[in-house]
Amino acid sequence: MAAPAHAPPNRRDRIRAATLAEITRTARRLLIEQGAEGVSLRAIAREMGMTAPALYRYFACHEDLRTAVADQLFGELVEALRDARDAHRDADIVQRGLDTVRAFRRWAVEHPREFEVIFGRPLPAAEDMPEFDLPNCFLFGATFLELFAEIWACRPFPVPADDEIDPRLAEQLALFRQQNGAETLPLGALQVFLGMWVQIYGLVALEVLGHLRFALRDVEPLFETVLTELIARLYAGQVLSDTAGWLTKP
Amino acid sequence: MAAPAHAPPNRRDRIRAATLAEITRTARRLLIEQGAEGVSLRAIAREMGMTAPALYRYFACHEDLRTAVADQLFGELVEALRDARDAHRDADIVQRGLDTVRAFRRWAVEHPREFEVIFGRPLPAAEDMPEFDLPNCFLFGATFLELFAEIWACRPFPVPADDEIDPRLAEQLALFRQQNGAETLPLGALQVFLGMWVQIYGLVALEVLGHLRFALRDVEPLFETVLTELIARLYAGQVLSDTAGWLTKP
DNA sequence: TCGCGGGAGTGAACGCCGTAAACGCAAGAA
DNA sequence: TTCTTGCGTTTACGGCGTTCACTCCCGCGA
Repeated sequence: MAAPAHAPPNRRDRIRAATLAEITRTARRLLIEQGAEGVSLRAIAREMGMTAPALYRYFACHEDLRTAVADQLFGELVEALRDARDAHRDADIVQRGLDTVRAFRRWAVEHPREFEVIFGRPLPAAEDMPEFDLPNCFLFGATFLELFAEIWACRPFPVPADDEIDPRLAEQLALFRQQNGAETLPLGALQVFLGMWVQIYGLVALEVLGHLRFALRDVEPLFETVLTELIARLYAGQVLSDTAGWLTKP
Repeated sequence: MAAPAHAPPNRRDRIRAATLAEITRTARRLLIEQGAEGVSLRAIAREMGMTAPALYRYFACHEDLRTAVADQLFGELVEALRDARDAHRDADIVQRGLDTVRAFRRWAVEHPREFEVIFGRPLPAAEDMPEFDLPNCFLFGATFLELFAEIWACRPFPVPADDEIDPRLAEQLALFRQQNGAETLPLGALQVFLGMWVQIYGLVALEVLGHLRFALRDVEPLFETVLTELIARLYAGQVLSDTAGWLTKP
């Protein structure tokens, strides 16, 4: 049995943790070098100088290992996002939001195989929530939601009133708001949030998965245009002195 | 050698074509029943009462077979889209466009595994265009572009002027327009087209791949809201008598 | 200090998989 | 009729996920 969580880790436990980290690290390397197909138990074990059945001491099956790798990738992505968000702590919060969104695209473009593993296939969650197997996946969503809430707090923008929202949508948004402790945000803001996320994800996924090559070779200008439109729509009518400055890239 | 294309097909050729169709049909059934992993050469052959190496008379490798299946799926999707578009030939073109977009979402929701094969993984095209291996993929894009051009022709909407578009984007849009024989459309309309496609694809992909479950269980009301916003943005300021009617679902 | 329980790792084995090569067979072409 | 050619089989190779029986040795309790 493993030691209780509050006890100091055994030597055994430390070795186990190190091996576990080496497994996911090796899997991640194989993912980059050979794509998702190359991440096989035997290949990982081979790279580590072990045999495949040994990995079953650490993961119940291949799928569990892949889930762990996916969560690790979510963790790296979250880290990249937070780095971008906190790179200019004293900048305007909208500017920091744009930096974060740009960091999302950059990470995706620079890590297409990782992006595919994370966003290109269905999330495992059947009935129960995926937060148990993919804690960093939730952190990812939380990062963007936090940022959005902060923007709303510092620079509120017009959003649809509750009774302008489709009741079937409003009901779900209310539940979502409650589950995420985002009571400061009106339902309309959550609707705007989802709409923005849809656009950003859609554009980045299309680019990385090659589904915009039929029209564009360099998606970056379209991405910047979309960002401009998003900001313009948020603050339609509100001509703020530094609105233009937000859109200058660092 | 196969008979020349203009000659009547041999008996041999007919049998070959039938077997080829049975292969992709069986592969498609396995895809539905067991997911992408279940589409193995051996499983297909087993289902057909053959042995796996026989399939190499029809496909050079497993990957080629999967590409053929993907193109078949694109074909089915295109058919569904055209059926929806032509269901009410005498209706307003905007209404027909909405019907088509709704059919896209419906097909995706009802065929999640097929959707994943088509849109959830990178397109094979490396350098040369994928139109050779995936003719129906191009038909898919063409269907939406045609529809968009028709909407533009019947009910033009304001679009950014050429000099308001990022030059790096405008250059690519001009090339795209030329390659697709869409000279009737201004560059700004193509930019709007891509922006709309990004939003529709993004929302549908997020829904089908389960990446909206963190917030919504039923995405349909958000989808309808997004459609409403798209139309409202297109025809901002133009209060047409039947605008409201467009958004009533059939 | 000793003994032992149990976790870590191995080797062999099973049944999948994609793929290659050699072969048999039947049908169309000469 | 004979010959060619295309279709399908058999056999085989290496790789895969997974199971099971087994060994080894670390670290804990007596």
